[in-house]
Amino acid sequence: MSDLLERLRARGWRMTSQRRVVAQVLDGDHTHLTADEVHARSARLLPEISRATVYNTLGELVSLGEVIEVSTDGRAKRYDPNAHHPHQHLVCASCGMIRDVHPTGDPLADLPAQERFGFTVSEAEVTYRGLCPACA
Amino acid sequence: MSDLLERLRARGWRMTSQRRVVAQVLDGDHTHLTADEVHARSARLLPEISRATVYNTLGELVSLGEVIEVSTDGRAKRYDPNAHHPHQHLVCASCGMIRDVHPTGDPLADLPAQERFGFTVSEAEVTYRGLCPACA
DNA sequence: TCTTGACTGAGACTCTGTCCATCGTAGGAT
DNA sequence: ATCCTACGATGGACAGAGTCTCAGTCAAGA
Repeated sequence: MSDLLERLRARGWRMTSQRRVVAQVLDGDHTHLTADEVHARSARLLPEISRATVYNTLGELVSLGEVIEVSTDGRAKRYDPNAHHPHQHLVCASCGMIRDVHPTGDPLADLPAQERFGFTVSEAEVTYRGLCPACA
Repeated sequence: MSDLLERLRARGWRMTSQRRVVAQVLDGDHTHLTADEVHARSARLLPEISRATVYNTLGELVSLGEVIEVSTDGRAKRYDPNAHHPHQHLVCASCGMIRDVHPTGDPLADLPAQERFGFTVSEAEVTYRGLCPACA
């Protein structure tokens, strides 16, 4: 993640203080922040940063593949900086907490051709739901 | 689905024209409508039906277990009336279309105990993503 | 240093969903 | 068949998340 700024620069993107701050916030915390939380934390470092800029930057990071967008509950999307290690998510149905998990097996292999209906299937996302120790 | 009205009545629920219309809309179409689409289609049959009523009724159907709420993209929730047959979803990354699919294997079995972090895991939801024939 | 166009800020706007006070009516009671 | 009343419907206000617009700014190449 620390060389993210280099990768952005290599793509011809301008290196602004706002982008640096957003990258720093994501880099320092792996708790799947919402866009609004990213904005709040960024604003501590750079008070005048705007919501639009945070949304733009997050969108850029997602399309660059540096960050994964997770929407587990139909509410706010969350941003997962752990994009370089494939993993799935375990979500607490009560408090919404998310943990990264690494199941065995490949769900893509479980979808036979006749169940693909002509789709070009590229990805399988597994969300485990349950209660975390604190909520159980 | 056609005896949904009977099941609702058995629970002591009032049978209103609005509820009948919402059930009819869901019954007639298995394309995973959004709440707003359900409202639009209901309004064709019963022009004065309100958004709040559609949301309320959908919520009731979900808690009754007649309909499954699916949020695949962090935007609008979609409502899947095929609640009585366990299945997963295949989503087109371009147009958002959803198909029900029936993969082999059990993703819950793929999550070893040491990857559960004390959670009581009750459910695994798999979302396959790709491009549908029309968008490929 | 100058120039330029990509980036930012501010806020209005859209979309999705919820809440609330008030009105209407389904269905049991008579 | 008619009446009652609690449950459900209405519609408008509200809230949260995200997008868009456009004027102004500034990073980085010339």
